[in-house]
Amino acid sequence: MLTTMPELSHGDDAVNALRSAVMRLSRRLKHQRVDESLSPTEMSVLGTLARCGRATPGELARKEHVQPPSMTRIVAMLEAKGLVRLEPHPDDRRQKVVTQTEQAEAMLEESRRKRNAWLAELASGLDDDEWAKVRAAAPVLEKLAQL
Amino acid sequence: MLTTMPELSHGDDAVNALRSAVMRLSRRLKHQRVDESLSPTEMSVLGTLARCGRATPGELARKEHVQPPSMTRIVAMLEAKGLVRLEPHPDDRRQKVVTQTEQAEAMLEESRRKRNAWLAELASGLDDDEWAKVRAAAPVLEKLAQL
DNA sequence: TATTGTTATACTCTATAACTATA
DNA sequence: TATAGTTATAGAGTATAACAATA
Repeated sequence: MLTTMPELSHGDDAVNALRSAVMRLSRRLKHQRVDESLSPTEMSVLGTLARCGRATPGELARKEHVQPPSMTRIVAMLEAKGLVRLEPHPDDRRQKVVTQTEQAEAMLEESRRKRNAWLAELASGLDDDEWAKVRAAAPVLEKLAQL
Repeated sequence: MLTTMPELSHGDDAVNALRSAVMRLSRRLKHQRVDESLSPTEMSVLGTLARCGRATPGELARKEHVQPPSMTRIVAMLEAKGLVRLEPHPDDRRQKVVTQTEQAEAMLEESRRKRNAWLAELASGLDDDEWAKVRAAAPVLEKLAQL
């Protein structure tokens, strides 16, 4: 499972900086909601559905690292807002299949524009080299979040 | 000097990947508490004090992007746990000065070890090149969180 | 008997509004 | 009058426990 020592040498400072930055950035992102009526996790679920196409509530709960009852609430909210559809699972009548609606796709597109405007403002505080580093790391951070 | 659409050309995909990764990583970090009795923000406040040495409640509220009443609660919690001290401000009798105790320093050191062990396990899923990108970006993310 | 999803309930964290004390 | 901090209260989001339906 755990390797010997080399992994720990990846850098204490970088690790601490990463943790601190992620926690604080996430707090700011929470405040910078593109759609006031949608929580960060609800947005994240829509993003996951946009990538995966479809998923069961249980799969979504595991992907988003929330407990099943929380995902029940979130999916119910999204359905009430017309952003997802719930259909019976073809093979297993216990499960359901969640898919996003066209309305959700349109909202995600609008969200993307607003987010970019906000980040463009932050970008003015970074130089090109710094932004290049962020761009290079972004896919890795995504992978890290999924591991 | 600048390209035509400087800010927005920083990359939609990278921006979306970053937001998604930050939100999901922060959720995982919340679960990976090194000290079960301390919330993420309480930990973050201790980290800030470790860097800054001392700060007033108002300064901490601004740095952590929470409202003053929330910081009042957080500081009171930390004081009750013996992790910070509150002293009167030398120049302004309205303000207070918050400093961390030796106990907090010891706890941060212990936390660092546990965090590294956890991240070492995650690290096994990344190659050296990927980790190099994370390390390069970490300080930039910290700056981003502070802007 | 194990698993998927739900309902009911409680807890944690944070915010807003109103208040006190000092500048 | 403005500012730093506090108190009281409410809201959002999540978790745990108990339950129903299906495998």
